[in-house]
Formats: sequence, C-alpha cells, structure tokens
Amino acid sequence: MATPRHTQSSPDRILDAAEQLFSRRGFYGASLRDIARQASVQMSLVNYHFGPKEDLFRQVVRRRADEHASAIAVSLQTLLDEQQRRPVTIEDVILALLTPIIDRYIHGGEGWRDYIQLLSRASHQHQDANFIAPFVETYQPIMDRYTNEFLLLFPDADKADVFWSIVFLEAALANILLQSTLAERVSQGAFTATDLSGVLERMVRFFSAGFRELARP
Amino acid sequence: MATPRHTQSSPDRILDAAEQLFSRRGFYGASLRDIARQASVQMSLVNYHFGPKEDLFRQVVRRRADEHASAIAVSLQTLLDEQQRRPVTIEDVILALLTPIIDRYIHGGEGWRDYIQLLSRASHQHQDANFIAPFVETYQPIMDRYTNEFLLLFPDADKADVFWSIVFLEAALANILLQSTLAERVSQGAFTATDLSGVLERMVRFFSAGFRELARP
DNA sequence: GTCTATAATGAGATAGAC
DNA sequence: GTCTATCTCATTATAGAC
Repeated sequence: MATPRHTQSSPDRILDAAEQLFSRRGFYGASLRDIARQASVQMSLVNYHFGPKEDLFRQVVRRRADEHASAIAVSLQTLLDEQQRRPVTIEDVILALLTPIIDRYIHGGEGWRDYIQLLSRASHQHQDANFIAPFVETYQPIMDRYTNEFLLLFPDADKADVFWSIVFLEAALANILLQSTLAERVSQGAFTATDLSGVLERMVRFFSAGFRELARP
Repeated sequence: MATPRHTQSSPDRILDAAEQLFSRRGFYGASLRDIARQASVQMSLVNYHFGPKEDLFRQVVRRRADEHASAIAVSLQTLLDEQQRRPVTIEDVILALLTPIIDRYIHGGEGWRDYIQLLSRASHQHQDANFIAPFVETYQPIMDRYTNEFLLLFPDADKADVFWSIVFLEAALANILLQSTLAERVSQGAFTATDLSGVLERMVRFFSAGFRELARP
C-alpha cells in the first residue's frame, strides 16, 4: 500500500483547485494546466475524471449550489410555518434569503468563499450561457418562490417596483460577497469588504426601507 | 488616393472592436485574433498601433472613462453651486452620480453600452490589478468627493453605515448597468434590464430611503 | 500603414504503457 | 488511476517586404 502524499483524493483536489482558480481568474483565465499543477496531478487526470473543461466547471458549481439552494429553501419554509402564528415582515424575508450565504461566507472556509465569488461573478457573465447555466438551473426555482413572497408582502404595489427592488437587493448582495475592493475604496481604507461583521443587519435595514419606500402604492 | 473601405480609421475600428469583445468576453476571453477580424485589419496592425494586449485594454478604457469622470464631477459641482440657495438632499447627490452614466447607457449608443458593461465587470475583477487599474486611476478622485458629500449629509451617523450605504448603491448600479439577465429572471420575463425607463427615479427613491434608514444616528 | 510569414508559447485533449 | 508522450490548434508577438 503506497503512502498517499495527500489527504484528499485526486478528484477532490482537482475540484478544489478548479474552484479556486475559476473563481479568481474566470472560466477562460483559468487553464487546465494551472488547475492540474495546483492539484498536484497530471493534466490528463483532469480529463479522465471530469471530461472537458465545461463539464469540470459544471461539477465545481453543482457541488455547492445544491446545498446552498436547499438552505434558502429551508429558511423560507421555516418562515412560512411561523406565518400561522405571526405576520411575516419584509425584514424576515430578506433575512431568510441572506443569512445562509453570509453564514457560509463567514464560517464556511476558503472553499465556500471561492464558490461564492464564482456565484457573484456569474451574475455578471450572462452573455456566456454556458457559464451561468449551472447556476440558473439550481437557483431559479427557489428564487421564484422568494419573488412570489415579496410580491405577496406588497399586494397593492406596482409589480415593476417590487421586481426592481429585488434586482437592487440581489445586485448589491452579489457585489458585496465578491469580497470586492469596492468597500475598501469607498471607505478610503477604513474597512474592507472581507470584514462582513454587521453587514447582514445593515443590509436588512437598508433594503427593507428601500422596499417599503418603492413599493408604496 | 485609395477609396477607403471603411469610414473609420484602423485604430478607431480596432478600439471599437476591442471595446465590444472585451466587454462581452472579458480580458482573457477576447483574443487579438477576434478583435482584428472584427475590425477588418490584420492582427499585426493591432500590435503596431497599440502594443501588447494590456496596453490596448488600457487605451480602450481611457477613451470613455475620462469623459464620464468629468461628467459626474460637473454634476456634483453644479449641485454644490446650488447649495448656496437651497439645501441639498440625499436625492440630489444620488441623482447627480447616476444621471450621467444612465444617460450614456440609454442615449450613448452601442459603444457606451459596451464600455459600461466593461466598467461594471471591472468592479467584479478586483483580483486582477491590471484589469481594474485604469478604472481606479480615473474614478478614485471624483468618487472620494462624492463619498465626502454623503458623509456631510449625515454628520451624526456612524461612518460605517454611510460607507456601507455607498457600497450598496454602487454595487446595485454596477449590476444593473451590466444589462444583466438578472432583471429578466427576477420578473420571470415581465421586463428586461435593458428597459431602463424609470430605473433612475426608482433607484433614487429606493436608495435615498435606505441611506436615511441606515444613517439614522 | 499595411501586408505576409512565422516564431514561440500555451491551450485543451487523447493514445497507450503500466 | 496514474503516468509519459504527443497531437492539434489557438494564442500573442515580431520580422521583414512593400
């Protein structure tokens, strides 16, 4: 029995390396050569385990997307169950949507941070259908349910106002989680976006106020 | 005198083609081959006129960034001049910041839309210092002045709350202008982000409410 | 300024031995 | 499953004729 040089199997190491490099350099910028090198395997093994580059990418996405989509489905369902005992507010729904991903960003380790960068980046790569397809497939059903919930909260509002409010929320979320230097530049160095302490509470307050203002009939 | 096959000079055609392809496929995804083909020139001409790929990219950015940065500087100054006659509101400052870019997006033609996609994408590419450097150099000074103006509007607020509010605003702006399919997905086809009619007014209302809520001391 | 031709490198993918 | 070796193609960049 050979002593393994690595604690993880080759496929796992390849997935981890691909996740990191795709998230940092994008689909085109990350080469299979670099991925193989970082995973300490031969290039041919990547193709052996995962097929062509597009397939590798899809499997990188699926590994985390399924878990995350389930988590926001659960948090919404928990809220709907409570609804029988108390009225649900816009703050509740926003919190249910944001908590799972911000939790994973803060406590999920490097792999989750890499995946979340990839997810955020995908929201900006819509031209490339292949790039966003694995995300859309996974998230579309649950996001439709959230949209419906937002609409129910403001039954008298113009639907376009509610749609735009959701777009503003999702757009801000995507950028923040990209661990962007945006926060650092805005604050002129006073804080970084990596420091997400308090951002969840701030987003809930900020965007709830926005929803209420814009969705006023 | 040869009859020119094109109304534009070769360097202009190359810049236009590069702008479009960089904005749609990113820095790595757009090859010099494709850029040259789209500009109807030989590949060697690209290098002749603009040097290496990074230099070409920088010149694509600079062509529009200078004009846009000037425009938001002017709209801020106009506001500060009015300030002697009437109090300036958060709505005024947000409007001054957003109007120039949304105007250009709607009325500036394809070139401006391509550039704005590039700009939005850059806010997501912070790992690549070379990629965002030309943007930061141009926009940092004027954005610092806007940040200062936001802080002055809420003198009693926690500065972190104001910084985060700005991050939320800029993040949403970046995503919206990317002509993202996000809006289409959220509304389940009811409208597209390309249809930006009314988005300016909606953003001003939505984000003003968010600022006021979050910046309450 | 523009062309042809080509260098030099890196890309993704596969064949075949072990 | 893993390796070596190689194929084929696309990439950026440059040399040199006109």
